[in-house]
Amino acid sequence: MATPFHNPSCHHCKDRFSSIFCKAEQCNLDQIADAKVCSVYRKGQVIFHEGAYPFGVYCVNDGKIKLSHSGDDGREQIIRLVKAGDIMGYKALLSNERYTATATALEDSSICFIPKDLFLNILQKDASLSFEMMRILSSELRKAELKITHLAQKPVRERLAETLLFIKETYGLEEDGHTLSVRLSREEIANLVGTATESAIRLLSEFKKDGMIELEGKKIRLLDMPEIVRTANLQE
Amino acid sequence: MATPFHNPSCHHCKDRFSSIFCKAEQCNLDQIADAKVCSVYRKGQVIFHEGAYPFGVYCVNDGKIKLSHSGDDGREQIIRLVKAGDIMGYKALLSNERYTATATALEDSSICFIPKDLFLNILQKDASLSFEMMRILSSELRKAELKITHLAQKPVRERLAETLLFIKETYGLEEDGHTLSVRLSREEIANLVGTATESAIRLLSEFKKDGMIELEGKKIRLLDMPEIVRTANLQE
DNA sequence: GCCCGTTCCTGACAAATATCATATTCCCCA
DNA sequence: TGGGGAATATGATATTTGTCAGGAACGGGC
Repeated sequence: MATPFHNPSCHHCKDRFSSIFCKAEQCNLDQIADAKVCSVYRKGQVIFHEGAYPFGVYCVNDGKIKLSHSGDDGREQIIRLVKAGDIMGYKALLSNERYTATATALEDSSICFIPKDLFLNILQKDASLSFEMMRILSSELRKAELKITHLAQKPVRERLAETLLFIKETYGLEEDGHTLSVRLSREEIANLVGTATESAIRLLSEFKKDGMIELEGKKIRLLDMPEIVRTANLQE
Repeated sequence: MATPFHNPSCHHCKDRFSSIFCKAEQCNLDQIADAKVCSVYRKGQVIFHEGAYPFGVYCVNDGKIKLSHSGDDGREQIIRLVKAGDIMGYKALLSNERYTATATALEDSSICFIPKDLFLNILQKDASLSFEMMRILSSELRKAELKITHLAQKPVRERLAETLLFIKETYGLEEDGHTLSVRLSREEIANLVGTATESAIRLLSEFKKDGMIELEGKKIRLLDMPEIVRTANLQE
């Protein structure tokens, strides 16, 4: 499946200042650098499966990953978009349960794996790391609760606009300053918004007709940011 | 507003074995017991407001509290139901932001307040407490993500049944073994489900007609649990 | 380059849900 | 113990959103 390769050093990782591990003490970082295994996953490959038992946490060295629930009727709900420097799989590890989401690479990605015991061990010893962990969890929880409110109260149109902004915040734009730098299928966008694929397609067409965005295959260019923000109707 | 009264001792708190603080080291528990202030809030009183800055965490000694977002159009979305032994307000404290939810007493409640500095301080020193904190956060996050999926994918009918089960899990039943031991308005139930009040009322009537529940004012009796579970259509 | 399966798109329709209107009941308290 | 405001209930209707169907465009592999 995944292809292991020569481990990139944590000390030179381009995300060492933004990832959670920037808070870890040096000696602990050394231990992690020694023990971790880095692998390359191709676009579409699954990193871990909903229902499986976790054996460690994953830290994204490079790439983009989606975390998704598979709903009762098989429809997927995308829960989180993961980028370089982010960790994933920590929730299952901390609550000592099975994965509740499946992680799938949105593009070719290199991902480091840190064994469970080591991670938990360091978490016990390193107060500032564990504090950072709590900060991340709190912030994810805050975002999730906001999403619940919006899902319950906002129409699809607003949620789609909000989702476009969210994708931009997460993965940023290409050099042209307009194009979202990730390629998602219409279905994936719908599963992020929480609506039917056809609805997402229809509304994207409307956004395009209104001049807010430009579509070219899976490329989405945000042309009229103020209007997108207005459409998202965010007050908070 | 709230009425302070003679502090109940943490060491005799009826929830000392189930609350997060059961994991705290004894010396830290002593410190908390010394510093905390316990107050009584009447039904309907607000413990803290969305948008305010947190000065500590609250630990519920006795009572029932709802945590809710106020959506853009003013409609409330209930995010969590809090019971004795639970803590609240930790998210804002840990991520160092303002409260994103308002806490309102659902019935007369006695609630202890633990000052920010002390709590954060102890969290730094007490690895098992902070691990427990992470466990709680992870579990809340898991629940929130499941709720997102259900909001996006399940019809109101199923979500209402699920909500009834959730209320039962949280607050339990009265001695008769059937009546939910919390009184919520129809509007509050709707705001928990994430639907219009009228829809919630209508569906509750249907559930009653189908013999699943019995309604008597704000009392809700769960008569046919298997059928409620079936209606909730939970697979996970 | 061409084929075939997949994704994308659009229209028509159906279903779910919200909204509005209006009784009716409850319950607080003067 | 009534009276009044709020909560509950229910019907009618509008709106939103999902579902189904069919065609167009795309893209990867040979």
